[in-house]
Amino acid sequence: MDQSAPPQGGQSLLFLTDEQLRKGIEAMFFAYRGFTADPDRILAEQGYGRAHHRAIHFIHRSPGTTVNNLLGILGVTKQSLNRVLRTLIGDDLVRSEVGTADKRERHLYLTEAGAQLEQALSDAQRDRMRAAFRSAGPDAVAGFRTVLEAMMDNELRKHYTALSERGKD
Amino acid sequence: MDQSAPPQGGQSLLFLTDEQLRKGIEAMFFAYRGFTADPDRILAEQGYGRAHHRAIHFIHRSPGTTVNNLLGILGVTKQSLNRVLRTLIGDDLVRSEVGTADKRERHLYLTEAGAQLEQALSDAQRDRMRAAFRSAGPDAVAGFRTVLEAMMDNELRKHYTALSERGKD
DNA sequence: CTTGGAATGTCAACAAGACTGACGTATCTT
DNA sequence: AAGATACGTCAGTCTTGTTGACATTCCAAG
Repeated sequence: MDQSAPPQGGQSLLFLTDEQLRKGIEAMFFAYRGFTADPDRILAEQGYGRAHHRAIHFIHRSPGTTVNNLLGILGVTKQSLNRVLRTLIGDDLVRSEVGTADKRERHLYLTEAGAQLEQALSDAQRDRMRAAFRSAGPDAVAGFRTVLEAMMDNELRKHYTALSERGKD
Repeated sequence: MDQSAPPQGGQSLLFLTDEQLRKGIEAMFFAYRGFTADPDRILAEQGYGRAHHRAIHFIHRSPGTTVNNLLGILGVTKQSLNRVLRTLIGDDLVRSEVGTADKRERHLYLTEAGAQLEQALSDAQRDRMRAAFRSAGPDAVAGFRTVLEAMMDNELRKHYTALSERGKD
């Protein structure tokens, strides 16, 4: 499997050897640990976990989103998400409003305190990302995003691009 | 923070705006889900989890590695790793040998069956990585790795590069 | 209009996998 | 001989995922 003599098809495919792929796999593993390390520290101080961070992040991104919508993005069961939301609502970080059009839906918003925590988590995570981006340079960053997007499941890529299009860029 | 007019320092720093950083963050989140999705399916069939995959992966990478070394790479407690290793050894996927030089150490190896599972997991994960790499192209892949490496904790980067240097490339 | 199905969300119980803390054993090192 | 190191284990807790059961609400077919 891609282990034989380098096949040349106009351009070198050396970057597709098993060895290169393994490096990519391990890079993802180690980098993801770094990616979550800083927010994790802040969360631990407050008695929260990564699941809370994810909920807070996407509620911040899409204020007024429904539980169901969040479920699609996060890819967990509604029961799992509900536990997290319950504590966040109980701690007054998230506000849940019954839908006006459809009363079955709950629309989610960050409270003042929730927005504050989101800011702290986001700052920490962005600091590391910024340092990595800066040291790697714009071309590397473009490649980084291209590869990550190609690695996503189709279903998830839809969520990703939908969120991206809401941004200014 | 980086929200005002684009600061120009010789070259554009537009790739360091909060919006770009947020996209990078969300790309990491969604891509990591894809990254683990395929092996997760195989693991679930056999009653294993991601923790087993990680152990198997790094034992495969460094046959004869010790428990302590694995702890450093995986960044979990020995109790946590031990639970995983116990089941893997019990199911005859991993073999543990008392060290010859230092009899306190246990050297870990994959058995035939273990190597087979590793192959299946690795194939699944590489298939997706290969597809992503191929569609993104060599330059993007280089950037991908550069950014990921910059995102790692220093401690973890040591493990990463140590493993990489054992590869043929 | 009513009734039944689908959608949304909540509560309860359980499992995996991480953690801390304490302890025991064997072995190495000084 | 004493202390440090490597490993394993028991016990208990926490986060976060899972299923199953259930309440509420909406909508569409009769």
